[in-house]
Amino acid sequence: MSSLDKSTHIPMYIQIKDIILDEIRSGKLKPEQQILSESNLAELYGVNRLTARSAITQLVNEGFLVRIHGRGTFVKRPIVESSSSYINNFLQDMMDKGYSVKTELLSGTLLPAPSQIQSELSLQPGEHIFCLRRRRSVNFEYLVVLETYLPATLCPDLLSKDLEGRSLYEILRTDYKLELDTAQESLEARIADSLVAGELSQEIGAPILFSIRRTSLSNGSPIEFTNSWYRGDRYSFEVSLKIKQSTR
Amino acid sequence: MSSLDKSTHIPMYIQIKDIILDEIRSGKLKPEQQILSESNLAELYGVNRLTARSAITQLVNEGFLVRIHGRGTFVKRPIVESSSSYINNFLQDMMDKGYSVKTELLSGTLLPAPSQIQSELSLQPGEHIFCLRRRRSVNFEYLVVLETYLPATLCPDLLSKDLEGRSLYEILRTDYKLELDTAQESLEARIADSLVAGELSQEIGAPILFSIRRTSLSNGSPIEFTNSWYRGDRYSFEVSLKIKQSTR
DNA sequence: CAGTGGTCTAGACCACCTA
DNA sequence: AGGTGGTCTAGACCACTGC
Repeated sequence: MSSLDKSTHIPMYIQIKDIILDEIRSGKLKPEQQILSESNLAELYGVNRLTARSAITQLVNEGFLVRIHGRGTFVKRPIVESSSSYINNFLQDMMDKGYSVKTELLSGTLLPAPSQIQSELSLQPGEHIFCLRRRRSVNFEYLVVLETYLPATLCPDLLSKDLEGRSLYEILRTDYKLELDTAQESLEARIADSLVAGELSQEIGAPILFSIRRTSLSNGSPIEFTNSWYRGDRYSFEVSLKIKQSTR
Repeated sequence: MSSLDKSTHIPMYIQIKDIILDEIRSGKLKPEQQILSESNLAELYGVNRLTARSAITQLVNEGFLVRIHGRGTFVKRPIVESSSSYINNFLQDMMDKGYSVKTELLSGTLLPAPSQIQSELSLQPGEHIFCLRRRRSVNFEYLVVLETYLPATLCPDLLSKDLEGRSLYEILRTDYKLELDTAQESLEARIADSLVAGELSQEIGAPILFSIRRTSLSNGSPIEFTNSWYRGDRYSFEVSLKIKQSTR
């Protein structure tokens, strides 16, 4: 029984990976259960062992399977949402959960980069940047104020885009072909000052989760830099971490 | 010139990976620079192209290289510390930076698991847990209070270990052969209440970064659960994230 | 001992990019 | 057209685990 489609251009190891993933998600393969061996899998789908092996390797890297040398390959017990430190699309996530989400553009300006931003984004002296201040509400409550800096050369006419209706990342990807890849985020606890308290309709002294996010393209060049102030009582940040092993 | 050691049992692709990594770290290979092609690398070290390719694959997964189909493989511009969402060993990191670090055991108790902890750690009814309350100081200032829960069956006699002198993760790995693998951490901003304020020598109302961390073994079974209260003005949490692509 | 995953070879064809 | 990475095959030997 080879349910692989050799006519399409989807690689066979991806097709096998997707089949196994479906079996995990549907519950046909249960946590802790051993899956077919690499050789059996190869035989079943009529491919080379290495091809079956790459399918498994993908699923191991994504945290769905565990290999144990000499024993076999097993379905990993799921953790939370089995996501593995991916940035979640905020709007999508919230809307998926059935919340109403609104983004307001408080201000959008084009200005010469101040020196701190200039070095953060590896800009030439005199280069211009966009500074966007946005506010997001979920279920008609203010949740977060975002202050974003972007190099103007990479996204000309940004201010003419629908910044309230579309996700910024989606605009960058679709309209400017900018493939965002990785981000560094730093988080700390702060107390609301009068500016932030006003913007989030909070008391001065309320807990605020303050975040700085630096995003890069796949070649590593910085593309965006965002400061965020989240209401501490309405937002928590979730992250998956891999424990660092003493490398050999 | 094949500087590979075929006598050792270290796989060749790991040796090649380490050579390339050294060249990146030493600056012999600079950011944005193209590295040798897979075929050239294979020829240089006298191995098959697939072997050279696995070395590269590792470095791509760890974020040091970028492959571009049809163009070549390039050194990625480094981000912060080029770590890729690994848990850093807190004590080691701080001591590496030259800070004095002290851990105090405020209390260590063995008790039947309350129902919330029981479900967090997937325990049988009636199973016992250790509860450790620890306080860490850096440069003679209180930084964080940690409240950790562990299944007693997995680490008997834990309370007799040197919990103030050794890292908990190191004890679990060395003395109990527990290989921690992944963690889920959630972070939020809070305000110090009187208990936490007292333990951290802060004012009531001071900003606190509150964290819940759930750690699992490589097969996914939960092993540890820790609540932490960090001084907001002295601690920020850094994380690397991968942007989620619209999968095909 | 048989079965598993871990590594490696020598080929092959393809898709993509630059020229 | 020539070089690059992306996929795949049919073998092979090894190291580890369990019985």
